[in-house]
Amino acid sequence: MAELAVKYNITTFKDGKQNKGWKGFTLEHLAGLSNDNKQAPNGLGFELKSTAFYKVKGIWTPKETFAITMINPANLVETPFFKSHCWEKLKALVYCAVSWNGKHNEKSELLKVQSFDFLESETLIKEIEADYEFIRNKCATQGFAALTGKDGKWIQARTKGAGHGSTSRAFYARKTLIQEIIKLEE
DNA sequence: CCATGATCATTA
DNA sequence: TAATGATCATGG
Repeated sequence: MAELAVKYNITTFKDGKQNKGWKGFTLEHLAGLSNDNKQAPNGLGFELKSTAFYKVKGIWTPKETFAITMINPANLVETPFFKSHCWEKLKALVYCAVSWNGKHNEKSELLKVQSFDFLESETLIKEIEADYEFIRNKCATQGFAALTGKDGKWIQARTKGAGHGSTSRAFYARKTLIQEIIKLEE
């Protein structure tokens, strides 16, 4: 992966700090995409995501949750789940699992790529929709600031600001959801 | 400057 | 280890 990043002129490490988005950018380049920042699927109808996995008792476990899309407070209250950016991205998700070997790891390898077809899992869709509606309702009744990462069974509204005072939020997929999307055995 | 990529830090 | 909140590099 590190070599590919160099090939595409993607900075992976700079001045003692890591570009946390390098893996994502590299994958997007591999898929022939550009690393833009539009709030829409970045492929021609699909969304590419990656997350680091590590082993717990010999079983691959997602190290982190993953960001789905930013939350626009006003937009959230007015938009039903099936018209949201969140759903637009989830339904066309192409998920990449990569290995994790510690901080500033440049040798991660691609473990598995899985496209997710939510249509095969109607129950799951309904539960995710319920989470979305819960968050949406809470935002409408208690305000955007009342949202926390504790909300939701499959998805959550965590802080995701640029960091320097400004704090916005985004939809994140919990580990349990990741496990539903991609099955990694050993 | 901000949205997007995803990881880092802290606490329990 | 897991959960939650905070942060950083990049490109437009």
